[in-house]
Amino acid sequence: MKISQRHAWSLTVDEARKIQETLRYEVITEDKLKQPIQYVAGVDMGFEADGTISRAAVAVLSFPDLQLQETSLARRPTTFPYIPGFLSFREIPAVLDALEKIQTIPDLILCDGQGIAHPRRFGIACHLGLIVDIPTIGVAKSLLIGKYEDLPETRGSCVPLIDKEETIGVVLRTRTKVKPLYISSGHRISLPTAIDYVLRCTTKYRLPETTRIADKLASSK
DNA sequence: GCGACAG
DNA sequence: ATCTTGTCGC
Repeated sequence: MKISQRHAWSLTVDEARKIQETLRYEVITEDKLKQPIQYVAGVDMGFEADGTISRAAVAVLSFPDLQLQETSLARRPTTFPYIPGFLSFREIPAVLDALEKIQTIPDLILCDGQGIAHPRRFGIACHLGLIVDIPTIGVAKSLLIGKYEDLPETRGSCVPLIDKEETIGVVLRTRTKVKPLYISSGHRISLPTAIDYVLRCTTKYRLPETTRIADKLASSK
C-alpha cells in the first residue's frame, strides 16, 4: 500500500512532543470503519544487535474467520531511543516499511501499545492510524497511565481505565484467569467497538491472533 | 523533589 | 524489546 509521510522522523524529544500535541486533535474516536471488515492486521516489533536494528512484522488475517492472508517483514536501523510516552517515534518507521509491502490493505489494525491511553492521548495506535488513515486499536500488554478497579476473572469482563476523571480505555480480560490487556481507541474507532473487535480476534490465547502471528514473525527471524 | 514508565 | 530452563497451576 502507498503511504504518505506526514513529518520527518529524525527528531529531538521536544520536537516529538510538539508533534504529539499537534496531531492529537486530529484523532477520531468515533466509528469510521469500512463495512464489512474483511481484513484485520496485527503489527509487532523485534530488535537485533543491541536494539540498533528494528524489525517490524505485519500479519493480515481475514475477518471474522481469522485465516492468515499475507505477511510482511521489514528491517531498518533504529533511530530513536525507547522513552515511555514516545514509543511511536521509535517503532513506526519500520512499521511503515512493512506496510508498504503489503498487497492486502487491512480495514483495521491492532497495534502493540496504547492508543489514547497516553499522557497526551496520542499513543502509537493513534499515530499509526493517522498516518495510514486506517482504523486502529491500541492493544497493550501493560499499563502506561491510568487507574482501574479489580476486574472479574472471566473472559470478556472489563473495567474502565481512568486518568484525570476521564475514561481513556478499558482493562479487558481476553482469557479467563489470565492477566488482562489494556485497550484504547487508536483512530477512527470507538471504545465499545474496539473492545468488540479485540474479543472477536482473540480465540484461545491472551493476545489477539493478529498480534500473535505478527509476534512470531518479528521474533523468529 | 519522588515515583511511574507502552515496547 | 532482550538475555534464558525448568516449573507451577489449570
